[in-house]
Amino acid sequence: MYAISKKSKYALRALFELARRYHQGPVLIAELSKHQRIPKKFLELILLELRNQGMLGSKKGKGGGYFLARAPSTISLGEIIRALDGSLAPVPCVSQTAYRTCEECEDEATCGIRVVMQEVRDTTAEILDRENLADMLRREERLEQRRSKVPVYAI
Amino acid sequence: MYAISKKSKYALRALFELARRYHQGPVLIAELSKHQRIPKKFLELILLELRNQGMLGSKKGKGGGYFLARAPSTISLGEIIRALDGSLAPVPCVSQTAYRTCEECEDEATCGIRVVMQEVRDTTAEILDRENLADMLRREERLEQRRSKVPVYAI
DNA sequence: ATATACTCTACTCAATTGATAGACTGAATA
DNA sequence: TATTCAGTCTATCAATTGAGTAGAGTATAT
Repeated sequence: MYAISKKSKYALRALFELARRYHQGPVLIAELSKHQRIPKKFLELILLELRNQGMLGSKKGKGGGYFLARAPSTISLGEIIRALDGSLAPVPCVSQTAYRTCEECEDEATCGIRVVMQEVRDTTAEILDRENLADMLRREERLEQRRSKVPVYAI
Repeated sequence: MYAISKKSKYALRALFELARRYHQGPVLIAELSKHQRIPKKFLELILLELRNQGMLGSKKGKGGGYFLARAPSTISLGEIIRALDGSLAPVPCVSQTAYRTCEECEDEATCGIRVVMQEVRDTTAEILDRENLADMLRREERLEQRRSKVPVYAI
């Protein structure tokens, strides 16, 4: 159907790292770029955008870098994706944050597509707004533990 | 986040009409184009694609046109969208029909994004695969009836 | 034979996405 | 206060995708 943009995916990875290092003070773009394998210049734009929206803080000069402006548990995946891609909705006419009428649509009130897509949007938003950065860290830790317990027979 | 393409949206509308007229024999592209306000040449491509995938049948020459190859109740919205847009998944690594590894991803097994996006994909697919053309006709009828009962005070 | 109506390939055009370049600004510190 | 560090910002670019158009070709009914 569609996909979240690389921008959002990059942002999620970068913010995971910022969440993991929440108590370490500012983190360099260069480090995030290297660890998460994100083109540095592109990452700059992404972080800047999130900073200008208030989700991140930054500090210039030596000892500077980026950091989460709020606690990891208060930043949801939905908020991050919306911040960069604008909306979670599969069609603009069911978006909460970026509503636009579908120009080909004669009458929204009787549009069956709309009703179904509304349901898709709602369940999607429910999932993505429920999951926050702190959850994700825990989740990834669990996955890594489980993984390391699985015996690997291949050489 | 993303949106279904106009192609899919046009297809849904056109197929709704084909479902509504399921027992009337072939329907002209020109009629579908006019009724659903879809650019004719663009609609040709869409219907052709769906025909080549076996969802539609067609007949050339006088008395020709397009028709559903199967009963409306056996064609789901998910199938239509997948046929044209390729996938319902928000990231390629959780797509059932168009799986592709995310090149920036180091390890799928421990990727938290993947787990959450899998859930998004599953609930989306559950909704769209459950809804079929016959359901949609009933749904739109209900909506129209409800609408016509609402008193309209505007002139 | 002719008109009808789908079939198919090839374009075109605009918008979006992903990415890069380089000058600029503010902070730290030697 | 000069230097270095590191984020800020604007501009630009290339590639891809999405939407739409053109026109010749083919099958069918009458």
